[in-house]
Amino acid sequence: MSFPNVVAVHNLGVWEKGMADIARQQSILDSFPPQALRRLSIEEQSLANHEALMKANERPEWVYFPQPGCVVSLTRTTEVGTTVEVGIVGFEGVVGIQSVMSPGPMGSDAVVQVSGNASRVPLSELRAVSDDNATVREILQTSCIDFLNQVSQTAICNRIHNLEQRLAKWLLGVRDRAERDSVDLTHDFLSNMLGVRRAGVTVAVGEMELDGLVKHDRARITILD
Amino acid sequence: MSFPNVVAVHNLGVWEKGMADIARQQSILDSFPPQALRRLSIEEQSLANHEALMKANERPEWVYFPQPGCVVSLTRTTEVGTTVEVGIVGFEGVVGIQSVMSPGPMGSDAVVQVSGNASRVPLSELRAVSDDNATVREILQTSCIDFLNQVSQTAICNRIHNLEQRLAKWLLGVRDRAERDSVDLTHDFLSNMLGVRRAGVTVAVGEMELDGLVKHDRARITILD
DNA sequence: CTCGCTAGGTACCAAAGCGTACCGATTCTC
DNA sequence: GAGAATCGGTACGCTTTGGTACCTAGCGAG
Repeated sequence: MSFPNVVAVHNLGVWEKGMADIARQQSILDSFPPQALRRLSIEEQSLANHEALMKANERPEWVYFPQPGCVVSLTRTTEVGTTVEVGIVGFEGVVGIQSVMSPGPMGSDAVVQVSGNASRVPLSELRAVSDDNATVREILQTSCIDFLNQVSQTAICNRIHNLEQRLAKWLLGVRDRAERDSVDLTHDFLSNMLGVRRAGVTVAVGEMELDGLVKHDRARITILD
Repeated sequence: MSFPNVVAVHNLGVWEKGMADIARQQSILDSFPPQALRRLSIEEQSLANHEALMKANERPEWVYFPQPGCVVSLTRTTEVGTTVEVGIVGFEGVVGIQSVMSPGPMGSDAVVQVSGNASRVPLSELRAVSDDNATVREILQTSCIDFLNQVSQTAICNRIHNLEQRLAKWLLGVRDRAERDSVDLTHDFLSNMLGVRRAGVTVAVGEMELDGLVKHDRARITILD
């Protein structure tokens, strides 16, 4: 299971690999070998909207494997307090992979974007298993690089795409992982994720609505196309 | 040895961890245990300016450990042909770490930014050693996360910082790794790295020069402050 | 020395986005 | 049901940046 890319998106010039071709969408935890799973105290968690799972500059106690439908955002806060999203993680990834791979603190915050369930594993346990199970390690390392590629793409989009394009890309990324076309979020929240003004989001959503790409009610956006 | 961050930069609101506190600057290859080094066919290479070391969507044959003074840029090209830098690697990192960690192809191009020497190791060898030497693995994984954090920072800067701030950050990043205050590059080249117009770079450099932060001759910029 | 190429300085207009503000509409709370 | 809080629509002026273009200075080749 690899990270999103490719699949033409409207006429906006935004591309992202589709997840449509992925036969069965499940947490990567499910692809761990049984003997590895036995060594992990996996705990089911219900994650609420906007719940903070991890904080930048701290080391988390657990890492989370979102189940299909649950989406988590990784954000970074600047010196002046602005918060911007750098990447999102759904069932295809691991929230806290940074801490599994490296002994340092997290470089970003992790916030629940779309509520849902996740499996949670103590960080230390996963690190131990990753250390002596090559299969698990390969899966985690690959997941890490997939995320790195995602963040790289975000860096570029932030540079050369306009607001409407970035909004479209963001919505599709969430849609693929949330597995539904409606997401509950306010323009204000979106503006924080995209790092723009709230009013700018309102205008961009309005334009996309005129184009028939989305529709929206109060605090909800539905993707049509 | 950890990745750049923190250290106030002029009055531009740009921060980056300083490398000034790093006692001895050397390739991370030098921190590998001897028994690991013996298993690697390390080859010294002289890297020329603008040399392409790796291409996106391909799997490299070697990975490179730049020696102090040598700097490599990782860039990504968009669907419309625009090339933008997502991160830089110097003596503190590994060019091609993505391919060591994951079996997939590179997500970016690698281009020599400041010529110099680098040690080069066959990818397959390094993967093998990383697989059964925990120390090497830890070093590489940490280096990978450091790079991920760098790219995350790039994503944010691309969103909320203006051209002059991004230019300052870029110059400092290169300076730290190149270990000299003068770098040979044209405004045109810089504009590709930063993903802006060449004329925009000219103006930004001019303003920084007025502020006494840099000076420049033809195809060269010197950092003063 | 001259031609030609490359680097860089400058300018003008248009588009995108920001800061700010105001106000209406919906929802929540008591 | 009334007041408060939240959400979102809209507007205006300003800054940054992009697109484009033209011109000059330095450098190298013949």
